Amino acid sequence: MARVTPLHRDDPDKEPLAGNVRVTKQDWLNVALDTLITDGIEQVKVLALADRMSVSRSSFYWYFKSRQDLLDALLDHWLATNTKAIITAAEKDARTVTEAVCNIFIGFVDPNQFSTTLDFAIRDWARRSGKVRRVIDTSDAQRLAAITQVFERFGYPSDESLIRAKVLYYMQIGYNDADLQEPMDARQSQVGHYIHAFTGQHASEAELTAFRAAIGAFAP
Amino acid sequence: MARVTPLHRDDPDKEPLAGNVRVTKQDWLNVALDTLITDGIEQVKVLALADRMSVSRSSFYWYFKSRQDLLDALLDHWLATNTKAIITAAEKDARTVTEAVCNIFIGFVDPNQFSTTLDFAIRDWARRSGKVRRVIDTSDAQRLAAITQVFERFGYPSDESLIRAKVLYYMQIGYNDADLQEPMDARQSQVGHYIHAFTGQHASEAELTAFRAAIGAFAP
DNA sequence: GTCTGTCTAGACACTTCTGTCTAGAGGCGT
DNA sequence: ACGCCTCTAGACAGAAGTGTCTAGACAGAC
Repeated sequence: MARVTPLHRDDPDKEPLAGNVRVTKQDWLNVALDTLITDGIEQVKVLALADRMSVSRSSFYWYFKSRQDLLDALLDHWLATNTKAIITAAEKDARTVTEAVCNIFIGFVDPNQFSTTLDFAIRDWARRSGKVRRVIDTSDAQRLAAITQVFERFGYPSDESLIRAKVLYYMQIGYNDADLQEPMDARQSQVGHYIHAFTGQHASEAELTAFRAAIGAFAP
Repeated sequence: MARVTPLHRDDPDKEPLAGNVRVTKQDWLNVALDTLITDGIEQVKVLALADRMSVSRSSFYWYFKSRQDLLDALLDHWLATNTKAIITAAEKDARTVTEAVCNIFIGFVDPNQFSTTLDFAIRDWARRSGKVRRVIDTSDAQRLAAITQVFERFGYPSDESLIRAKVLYYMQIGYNDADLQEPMDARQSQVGHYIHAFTGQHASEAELTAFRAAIGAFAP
């Protein structure tokens, strides 16, 4: 009954002694999160998580009241990370629209700020849970409002700003949904076209190279 | 054990006699499709479908070899309808880019051509099935190619056409994913801004009113 | 060293799926 | 009227999931 390394342990200080079969509440959460992302919410099953950590299933009920209790914790985690990341990216100071749009792009792409895979695992989950749907709708509205304000800040009229925010935001959602396989390079080299579609303006070559450099850091 | 009306029977000629508890293979498919759309693929369970038709669960196995057999049939149905609809809409004759883009819009919105809800129920399903994922990727590529050709047909350079196709297509996917609640009217009144973002050109007032009239037919 | 509180293993009870098998109801051709 | 063919009901078996209970291992406080 050897203990395997947990998948996403963030605090190495809490690592239990070797040979110890005990796990922390955070371990359960990390494995649950990983399973949610790769296999979907309905695969987050107590037995499956326990097996993955080589621990007894009944141990779970020491940390969580029920499976639902764990799922609530996962949703809370998402709320505290992803939505906050986009809003922060949108509010970041910028001297031109292009720069601001690039900031948002980077916010979506930088894995330190935003987890794309988690985002659409949650979005997925929302389709079978009205409660999650409501949480996500609020979150989408907040993100959209933040992006809309970017355009307004640069002088776009109010109604046009909303449309541009939607084109940008929904395009990101759709991209994540349908086109994750495509290598980042393709998008990079065409980034001028994207920016023109989003802002209605042509970006300067300096802005484009700055963006390519910034985004290049996250290429696979 | 009274027989209830099936939900999506399309051929009334095959309606069994009143009081007869028998159902057709098509009945199973229709109820399965409806359940897939409203509750997701993992809720397509033999017992649930049987209950909904007030029929015995074991009757299912007369028509289908297994549950998987039914799921395959659902995927085939989607392939034969939705993807075909978008390609047809893109290939439709148009005199201006705006008109062509509007045709695609209408293709996505007209429930007689395209089922939005089915489309993203399938997309949802793809996240937990590698096989479905592959089918959907092929399908997305075909839709994207058809939309790209629209822009090329109107003189956009090849690489720019692909980008514009993606902005348009992914924005639709993202919209379906995140914003289905919003009333259609809002999008209608702002349609000029959308078209400008997609084509880079300003649509004439005549084109806009024509579009509004066309899309108005499908408003709720 | 012992006690106590923390956590885990394993057995148990219950529910909900899938799939099989068999008897038989009922329409339809002859 | 008879039998065949089509389809359904219900019993059965088995897998997989959640949640509970109890004994006990182990670490740390004292």
